[in-house]
Amino acid sequence: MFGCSSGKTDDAPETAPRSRNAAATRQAILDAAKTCFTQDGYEQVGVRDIAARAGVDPALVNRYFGSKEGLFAEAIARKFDLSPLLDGDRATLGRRLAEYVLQKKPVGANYDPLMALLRSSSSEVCGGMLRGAIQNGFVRPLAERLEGPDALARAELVGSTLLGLLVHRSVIGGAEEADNERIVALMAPMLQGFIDGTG
Amino acid sequence: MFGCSSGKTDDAPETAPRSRNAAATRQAILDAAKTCFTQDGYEQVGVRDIAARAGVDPALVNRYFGSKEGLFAEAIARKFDLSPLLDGDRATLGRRLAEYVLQKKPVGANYDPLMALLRSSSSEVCGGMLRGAIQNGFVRPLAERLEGPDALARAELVGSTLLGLLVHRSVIGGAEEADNERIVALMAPMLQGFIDGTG
Amino acid sequence: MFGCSSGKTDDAPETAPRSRNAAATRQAILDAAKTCFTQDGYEQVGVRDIAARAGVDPALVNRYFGSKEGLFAEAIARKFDLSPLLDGDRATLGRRLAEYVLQKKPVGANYDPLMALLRSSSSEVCGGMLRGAIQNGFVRPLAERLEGPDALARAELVGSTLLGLLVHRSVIGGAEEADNERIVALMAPMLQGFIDGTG
Amino acid sequence: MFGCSSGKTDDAPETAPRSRNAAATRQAILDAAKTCFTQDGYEQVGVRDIAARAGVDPALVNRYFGSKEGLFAEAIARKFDLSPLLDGDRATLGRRLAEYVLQKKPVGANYDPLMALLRSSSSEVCGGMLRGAIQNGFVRPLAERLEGPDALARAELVGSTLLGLLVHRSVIGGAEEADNERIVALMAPMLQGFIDGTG
DNA sequence: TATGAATGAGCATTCATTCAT
DNA sequence: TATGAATGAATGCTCATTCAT
Repeated sequence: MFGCSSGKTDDAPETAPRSRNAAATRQAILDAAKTCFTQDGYEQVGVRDIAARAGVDPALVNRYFGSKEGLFAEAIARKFDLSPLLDGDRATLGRRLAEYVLQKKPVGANYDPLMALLRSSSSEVCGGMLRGAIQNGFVRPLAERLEGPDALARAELVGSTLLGLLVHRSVIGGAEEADNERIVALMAPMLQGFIDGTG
Repeated sequence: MFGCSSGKTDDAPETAPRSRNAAATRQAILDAAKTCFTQDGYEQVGVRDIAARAGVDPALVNRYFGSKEGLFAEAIARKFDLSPLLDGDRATLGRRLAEYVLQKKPVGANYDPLMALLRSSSSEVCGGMLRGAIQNGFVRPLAERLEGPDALARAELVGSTLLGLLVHRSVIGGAEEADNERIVALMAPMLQGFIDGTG
Repeated sequence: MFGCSSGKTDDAPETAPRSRNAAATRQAILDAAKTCFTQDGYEQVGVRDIAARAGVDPALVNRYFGSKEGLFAEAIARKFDLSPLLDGDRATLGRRLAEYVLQKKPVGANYDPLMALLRSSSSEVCGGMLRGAIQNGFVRPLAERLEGPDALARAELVGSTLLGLLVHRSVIGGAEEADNERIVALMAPMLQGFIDGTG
Repeated sequence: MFGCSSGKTDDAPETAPRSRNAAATRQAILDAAKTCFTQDGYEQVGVRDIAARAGVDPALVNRYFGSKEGLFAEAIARKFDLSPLLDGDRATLGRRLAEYVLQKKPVGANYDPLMALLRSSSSEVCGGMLRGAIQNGFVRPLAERLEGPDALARAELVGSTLLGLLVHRSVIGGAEEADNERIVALMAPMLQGFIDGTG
């Protein structure tokens, strides 16, 4: 393995000397982990990669987080919470959500918890964390805000549709901005339909 | 690693003694690869697993396909084609597609190319293949059948929505059959809307 | 590693807040080391275990004793002295010795130097210490008390026989108390024979 | 870690080119394991040491024996059988046993299963194997040959006494040949006493 | 053509120890 | 004096792949 992702070896911050500072080291590992997991997913990232990106010794990862699994939980899964996104005008929520997953941040953006979770979905070890994170961090909070019948099922459909858009963005392709606009325009009413229960 | 997936070790076809028959060996590897990649995804499957399921020596995988990557390309990505699914009554295509990704049993007994692709999507090495496969095997054939403006974008939305449903099924949770019915009912009109261009 | 031995984590003395008291800290480490080495042997015990049991930082072990090896030497090997056991009625010494190694409870609550030495005997680093400790702390004092020819050889035989019993107790098996009585009865005359020179 | 034991790095056989021969490779690993485990015990020996001594790649150790533990079981524990030693004239068995453990073979002799077991006794992972090996490979066969009461207890005493002599030889010291003779002379009657039931 | 033995780089994790504070 | 952060080598083990037969 080399660096954290393809060729991205030297864009690591590594700015400050930050030595002998536990909190800073911990945070550096956490930041590196967020980036790496977002870009490559749980299985593809090695503890060594994360440590290298954080500029620390690989052993410190285990010292601070117990294991790679624990680090993933702390960096991504445990604090996964998209509910802030849900607050605000209910009538435009569909569009806001579509924009969120299609936002123009480059695919390899530093930290996108949804993307990290998705890219780690093939990992056996993250299975439970994943399910819990998405349910607790998105589906449930959304369902609580929905009115009408089948609130949970509709919330799950919103979630899965967004995951699909995410796959679209990350895998199917880097559409240009113009396309994004169009896609948002097409997608927003569908999502809004689920949200309003009129879908 | 243990066999290919949970307990499915001995239900491998292994039809004939098929020794010293290059074509049959090749096909056996291909079949085993389809099953394994579908069930566990690219990274989770070992060359040994595939070879064991095919009843051949692991070295033959490399002999015939150059590498694990080459095998994936040949077994899944290169011949990925969902266009048969698109033929038939256009008016009910949305529902048929929703049913396809939500059905409990995959289309072939052990082989679901869409699932295989999705489960392998976190692999760096399969990234390129994925894009091409889904574009050429689903999005483009669908777009050709669509009328009205934005045909390609609408086809992409159908594709990404289906991928989202697939993630829903495989990761977020094993909904019960009853739920599936409801989800199909909710999802079908949305997909049909994209298809008809009335979204 | 988990504490020092099976479940015994919290029965550590940890008598006083004892902070900033070099002598007390030193002694706490020493006590913890005796217990840990007795229970698990040199290799199985980590510096961290000892430090945790003593309630101090692992680095202090090195600070005070130079190394894990130095700590073992000071805690166990250098002050190994079983001569008190040898005082008393010579005629019943054989039985007393057999009882000593076969008793269920070690002589000190958590500290049995003979057991500590034995459990550490597989360690390359303790080899030399062991030889010296047993010779100087048991064999020689015993030989000085023996009369007749071959005093040293007879003392060595007593020593090695006791070590054998110890292995019996710790490795071969947990005999029940009843068995212990029988074994003491069988073993005592043999040892007494070596002691009296009538073997 | 360096080689297998102190300085013994280059006395590895490594004579034949023995490449691409599974049986020979397996045996080479087995032989190396016997030597290493005998000299240093289970915990002290690394898979890499054994592989280096056998002149093979470390991965082959796992290929052939599954794990280090499996290798120990196959090399030492599973075929531990001292019963051949027990056949022959019962009247001189005590002396033969004493001679066996005190035999003039150098301490680091290539393979001594009893010594290997003893040196591995501190390992948590070998605990069960050890107990079983000594019970099944020595104590039980001996007990079956004994007459009179307490046959099993007496056999166990013989076993533990021999283990004590082994510790004597390996730890307490390399006595000279003359000493050995004397020790055998002193020990033999004791052992014979247990054997005959007159102890 | 097919086999399976061998390879070597890779993995997460643990350790005693050292060094800056 | 004491702390605890950092270190780096070592651990058992797995992997896709290659090579000799």
